[in-house]
Amino acid sequence: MIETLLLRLRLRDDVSEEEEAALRGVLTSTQDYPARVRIVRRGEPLERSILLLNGMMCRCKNLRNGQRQITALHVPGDFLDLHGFTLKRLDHDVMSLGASRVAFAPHDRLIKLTEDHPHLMRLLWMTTNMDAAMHREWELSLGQRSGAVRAAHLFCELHAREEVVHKNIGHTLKLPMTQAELGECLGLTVVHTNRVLKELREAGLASFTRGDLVIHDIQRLRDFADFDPAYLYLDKRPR
Amino acid sequence: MIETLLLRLRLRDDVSEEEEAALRGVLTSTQDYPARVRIVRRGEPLERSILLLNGMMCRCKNLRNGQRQITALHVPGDFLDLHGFTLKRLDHDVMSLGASRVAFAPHDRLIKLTEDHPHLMRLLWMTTNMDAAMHREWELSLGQRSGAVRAAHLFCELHAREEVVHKNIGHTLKLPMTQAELGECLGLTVVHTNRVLKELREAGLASFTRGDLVIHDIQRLRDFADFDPAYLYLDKRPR
DNA sequence: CGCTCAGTTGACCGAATTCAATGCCAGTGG
DNA sequence: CCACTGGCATTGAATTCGGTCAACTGAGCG
Repeated sequence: MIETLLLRLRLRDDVSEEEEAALRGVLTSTQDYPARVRIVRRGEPLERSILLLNGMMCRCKNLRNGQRQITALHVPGDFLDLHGFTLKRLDHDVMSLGASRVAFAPHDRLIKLTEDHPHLMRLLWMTTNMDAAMHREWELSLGQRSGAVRAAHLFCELHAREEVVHKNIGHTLKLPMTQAELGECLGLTVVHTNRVLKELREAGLASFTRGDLVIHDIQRLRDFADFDPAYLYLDKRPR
Repeated sequence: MIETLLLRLRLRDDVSEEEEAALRGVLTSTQDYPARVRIVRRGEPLERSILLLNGMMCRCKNLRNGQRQITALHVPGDFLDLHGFTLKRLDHDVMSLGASRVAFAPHDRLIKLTEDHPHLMRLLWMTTNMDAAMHREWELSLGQRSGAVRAAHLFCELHAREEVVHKNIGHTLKLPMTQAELGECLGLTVVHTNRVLKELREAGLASFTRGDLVIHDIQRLRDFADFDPAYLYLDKRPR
């Protein structure tokens, strides 16, 4: 159930058997959600955090006029709103993109965890800091990269994040979202997102069709996007 | 020395005398830096984190072609690179904007703190999560707001962050940066930043000249920027 | 079959960039 | 005291990237 999370924590540091047991002990029930439902509403008081087990979710922020920005995408093994453990409410919504399964981590159990397992707590803290690192990379994309490069860069990011979990993912990725939603990640309108995807397709870099991303040439895509995975912190060190 | 940090932590939760003492005990020496020097280089291994006592600093990311994006601005009381405590290196540079003074928090002392003072640690964790919340708001700005609104929103943010520390800040703020650097925060070129500032000035909202920001009408500026300070988490709750 | 939703394309428009020139200091050295 | 310099701010003109509006296609479905 938490295998993906553990795998990803162990990429960055050792996790003892005891810590693993403690982490399992934090989780209570699981729940399934269909695609496109809001899981957490901005501002509502939180008493638990949510671990994504399966599927894909996003965090999004709204402008009063209805414009939306997706600020983060989440894959299995991500704690969707672990930052809510210390913040107690969120500044954004959390919604499912594809059908998803989650597990709940009540905050009182997490508090106990911080008291009994400081090292494990630092690792969880680290995961929220890695989320922030992705936010920063997205800021760089939104502020400085062109639409096409931005899209290519996002594809590289998702590929790299997937690759650490499933070594041989080949060249295809499931992205259960519409072009409109992809545009909300990239800060582009649907129309322009469509043109940018066409450009990447015709350049032989990547094709995105109905929730399936096919990467034709990952190396050329990375070159095109000027992609450096350092910000994903894939190295193992004592923390 | 850490009064500003304490004040801002106590805005969000109680901090006991004992925790205050522990926090003071974490800090070692202080150091002064002139304006415009790089304090931390991306990628370099970190063994301490840095608390900003005075002045202003920023975090910035570079593209290979020299384009830069400033991803965060820091005011006194901010831990510049507390995320480096768990990440062990940064994905960005940290540099001073104006002349600044900092204090150092060695990571081994912070580890001790996580073991002895879990509640205080959760508060420090919270501060890194508040940084991430600002990143998200900047993503929203960069992705969805127009140049002028983006600038106005940033001014509102800085005003609000300053206000919690100095209740009667009036209508003027020190921002020791050039228009070029402001543009790097906003994802705009110098030229367009200049035009946007002119627009805000002529609309009677705010004037930015040589490091001084004068806000003519904070309420109208907030309306113009559609500013909602919720993402700054200025409410007090047990965490 | 007709509905809706996602994707696609064209024509046009506007915000922001690029390129280039000019103005405005503050500092410095003759 | 003034000329010179360099960094920053300002403005204009031309250009481009991305947005807006609108029409059309095609797939899925009741």
